[in-house]
Amino acid sequence: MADLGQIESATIQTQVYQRLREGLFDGAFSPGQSLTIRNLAAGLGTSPMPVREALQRLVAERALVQLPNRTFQVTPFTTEMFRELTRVRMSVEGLAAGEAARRTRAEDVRMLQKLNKTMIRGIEKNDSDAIMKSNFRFHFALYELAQMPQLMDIINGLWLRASPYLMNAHRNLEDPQPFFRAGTLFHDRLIEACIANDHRIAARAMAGDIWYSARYFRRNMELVNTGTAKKTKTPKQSKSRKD
Amino acid sequence: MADLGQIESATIQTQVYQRLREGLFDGAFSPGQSLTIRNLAAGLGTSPMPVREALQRLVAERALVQLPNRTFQVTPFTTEMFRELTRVRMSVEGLAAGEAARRTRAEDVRMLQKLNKTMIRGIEKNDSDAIMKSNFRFHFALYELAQMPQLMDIINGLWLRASPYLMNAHRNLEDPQPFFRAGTLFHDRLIEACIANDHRIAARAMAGDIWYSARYFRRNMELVNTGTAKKTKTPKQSKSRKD
DNA sequence: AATTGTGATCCGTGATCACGATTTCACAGC
DNA sequence: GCTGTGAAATCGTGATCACGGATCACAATT
Repeated sequence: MADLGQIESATIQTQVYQRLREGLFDGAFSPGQSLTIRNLAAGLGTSPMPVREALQRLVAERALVQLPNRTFQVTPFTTEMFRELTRVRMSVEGLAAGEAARRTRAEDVRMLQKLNKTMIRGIEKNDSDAIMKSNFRFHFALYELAQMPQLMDIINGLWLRASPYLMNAHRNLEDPQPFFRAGTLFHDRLIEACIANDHRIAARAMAGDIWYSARYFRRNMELVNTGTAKKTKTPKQSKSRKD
Repeated sequence: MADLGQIESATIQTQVYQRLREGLFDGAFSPGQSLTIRNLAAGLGTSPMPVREALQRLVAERALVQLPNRTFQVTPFTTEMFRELTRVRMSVEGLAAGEAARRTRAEDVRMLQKLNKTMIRGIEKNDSDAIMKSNFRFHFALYELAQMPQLMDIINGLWLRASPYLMNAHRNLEDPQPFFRAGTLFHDRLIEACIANDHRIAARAMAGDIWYSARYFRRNMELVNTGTAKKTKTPKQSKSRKD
């Protein structure tokens, strides 16, 4: 029997989920922004049903939250949450980097070097979106080497939660170049650790990368939670506070 | 304004989710067991809709999987998966234990000691279910001390995935006493580390606890995947293989 | 006797509708 | 000018139904 490849029929629900996920990763939504089923369904040209399920899936992944009012919104960002997230990322992604370093082969090193070069080129062109995308690619290519799908899953969730904040914060940086350049230096150390197959150094370098970028943002936390609405009608952030 | 607590109106969907989650934690389902929306809905006395959403939420948490046939089943257990899970747990729960040790106060120590004593009492009575439940309580009471909700979330997911396997495996042990007793010894070391507020020792003891129990089960992996059906009609595992 | 085609049955998906709760806004009362 | 009331709009939830795909049993065929 000839191998014709697989037929894949993506459900609408999955497609909606993917789109929303991309939007979160790309910073198309801001932390705290509220989403409604009907508006999204209208915008995507489907019935509310698949949208409903996609939103609930994102809630399960903690990318969205559902208030007691049962409204959906992008998980708001708080300072404490960011500190904890950083802490967890240093540990979890450090583990992934260490395991990746153990398994790195020559061709993997070349790939990582190429990805880091792409990031440097983005810095020279001062294209923030391209930089962040290549940074993303570098990290996940590295984690992929660890061949730990469950760990990968956790990391995916961590990035998904952090992205709406980070993406919007980066856009508000006036001079992001030194910040990003420091990232590429950590990446160089990571690559060296992979060449030496030294998991301890790799884990330490990864933790350093995360720590450095976190320290930077902890000082500029107010950069965030600015733009609110984008796809649904403006929630028009009320100043009154529940009590 | 006095704090009167919250009014909570649980949706049916949430109730279904909770019930299924408890069932997974208690080992009421076996890895690989398949679940259907309509059967569960009939059993719970609701319409298929809330069940559908509860199942999809569990899929998002990787407690269930959805095959290309779009059938739901409890995430099957494989040896590689178990090894990776153990690895991740040692790191993540080690971090939680370390942070908990940093924050432990005198009253917390008393609580942990009491929980461990409850577990020892269960061992003396040879009540496996009670032992596992008190082991669960001890671990999560400790993690709670770390005050890291996101880390807690990850750990919850890890336990949720491991429970269907572990619960059913434990029930098939002929002489579980020495196994469980070793666990209480690690717990003693954890408590000592908490008294000393030594996060390094705590993390190491937690990793040891996980590693020891994992080593035990890696040798008896065949204990698992025995009972298949329980709530839905028997899937009647076909021997024919797709090609 | 082994295999293939066929029909019945079951399952997940998605659309539609009804219901209850919440929010919003305008207007009347203090 | 502020508060409270009430109507209208909007939202999430859950029930029901139709549809396509998958599975299984049985019968016809090779």
